[in-house]
This record gives sequence, C-alpha cells and structure tokens, in this order.
Amino acid sequence: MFSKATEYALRATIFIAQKSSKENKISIDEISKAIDSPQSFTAKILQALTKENKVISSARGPNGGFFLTEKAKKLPVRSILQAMGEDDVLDKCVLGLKLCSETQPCPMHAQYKPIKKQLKELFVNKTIEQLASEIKDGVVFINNKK
Amino acid sequence: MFSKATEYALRATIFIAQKSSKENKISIDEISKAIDSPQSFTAKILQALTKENKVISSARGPNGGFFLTEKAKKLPVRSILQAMGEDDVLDKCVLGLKLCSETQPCPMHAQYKPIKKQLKELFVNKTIEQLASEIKDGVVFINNKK
DNA sequence: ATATTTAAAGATAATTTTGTCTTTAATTAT
DNA sequence: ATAATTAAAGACAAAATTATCTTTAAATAT
Repeated sequence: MFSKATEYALRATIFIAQKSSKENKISIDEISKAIDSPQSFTAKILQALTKENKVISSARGPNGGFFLTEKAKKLPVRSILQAMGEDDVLDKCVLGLKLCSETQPCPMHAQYKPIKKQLKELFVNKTIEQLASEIKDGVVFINNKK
Repeated sequence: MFSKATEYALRATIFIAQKSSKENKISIDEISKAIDSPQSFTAKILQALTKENKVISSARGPNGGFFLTEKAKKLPVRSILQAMGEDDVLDKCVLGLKLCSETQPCPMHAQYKPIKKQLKELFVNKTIEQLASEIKDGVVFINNKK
C-alpha cells in the first residue's frame, strides 16, 4: 500500500509521539531500534518530516533528538502521508487510470469507492496522538521484532 | 496501492477479457494502445501472466495474440494479483509490521481491519469476466487517455 | 518453400527506491 | 574554551522497478 519510506515515517512518528515531548526528546538510534528500521535511512526520512510540513521537530546536541509538539500530535495521520508525498494513494484509481470519475469510471470504481472513502476517513479522522495513546495503554504495539 | 506493473496487468487482463476469445485474439500492440501502457514492458508482464498461473493465454503467428479462456474469465480479479506476486497487499499490515495480529495489533489494526476485509472481498468476489462485461455494456471505461 | 506475422526470450539501460557512510554544524556540559 | 553529543547535509552505492531494443521461435498464409 505504502512505500517502505512511508511505513517507516508512520511508525517513527507514532513512536516519537508516544515516547517524547519537548522536554524529553528521543534519539534516532532509539527510534530506529524500536521500530526496526535502517537507522541512516530513517534519519533522512525524519529530516524530511522536520521540513516539509513540520510534523516532527528536532534539536541537536546533548539531550537533543526528535519530538512532537502538542500541536503536531493533534494532526491527522494523513499529514504524515502528505509530508511524504504519498497522499495520493487515498484518492487515486485502483487501476491507475489518470481519469477515473463518476462520469467516466473504471471497472472497479463503483465497488472501490466506498472502500477508498473509509480509508481516507481513517487517515483524516485519526490523529497521531490517538494512535500513540493506545500504545501507552498497552493495547497495541509498534515493535517489529518477530 | 499497486505497482505500475500490476496496474498494467489488471488493465490489460480486463481489456483482453472484454475484447477477445479463443477465436478472436488480440495483439500486444492493440492492448498497450488501448490501456495506454508501454508496449514492451506490457509484453513482459503478459508473458509472465501466461506462465505463472495461466490467467492469460497466447498464440504466436498470424491471427495470434492474447486471449482469455472461458475458464480464465471466471477467475477472481485476485488471481491477477497472485500471478503478479502482489497479493500480499490484501493482507499485510498498513504500517508494514511483520507481526500484526489480533493478539499483537499495530495502532491502526482495529480500524484498518474492516477496510482490508472489504478490499480483499472485492478482489476475491469479482471475476475478471464481471468487470469486462461492464465495459461491454458501456457503463465503465478502461482507456487512459486524458 | 518462403515470406509474413505474431509472441517469447534475452540483453541492456534508465530511473526510482532503499540504504550506507562521512563530514559538518549546532548545542550542551564540563 | 574544550570535549562530547546529537541531528543535518551530502556523497555515494546497492537493489528494485520500469522501460526499451534486438534476436529468436512459432504459426500461418501465399
């Protein structure tokens, strides 16, 4: 569904949201170990997320690291996709047609439409914070070690 | 959602199902023009689909080309994904976790589960033939020219 | 038989994605 | 001031995906 880069972005952001605050930042080393992703590659991705649309914040030096502002925690999960430039998955035609609409639908359009709608709503309605809090509650997990 | 290769595979197969039969085959030239895909690349993909699990049939020489047997037309759309080795999209964790289950769910699992279920059902229940017939009826389209 | 038509097969190349490594810059603690 | 710690930046490389081109093989029609 998503690229590796976006999967890492989603996992990392949710993890950071859960583990850190402006007062308690978290290092790329800890993050990549926790979500089981290649460290340098993940660093690049987080770097991008600190620029693009400020989903993630960072600080250098001792006690530095990554964190999410309280404002950022309230962003929809979709904003991660947007920052990764992969937001189009939630809109595009399942057969990859450039033009696929109500007036000119692909053969799967009618059936796929409600599914796409739910998928989009999921990413729009759920905030980063909401997902993170479930980890805190111990009901869900984000470790990738089998 | 799917790779370019799989998008082409889906479009091509549905198109072939609609336009051809054992008696009336269709050339790669016609196919790639109709679905707006790179010809040689599409040829490779169809070649693979004639082997993997026989979704598509072919014949060389004059009046040769690609076609679907009546049996193949009754296959679920999912069989195209399977032949393309991209069937896992219908099952895998949206965050890319290796382990994501009821007992150890990712933060999106509960909400994504019903969506994934519908998506899978769509690809399992719809046959290639059903999608093709809608094109014949003129209610849907598969051309990719904007 | 020969020429023609078509897919199959194989080689190659361009592009994108994924990943690593090294150097630099900023911040903090001593 | 200096050393230590951390992310940022940049160069590079491996792998996968997407794409093209050429040659071969099979089938048909003449």
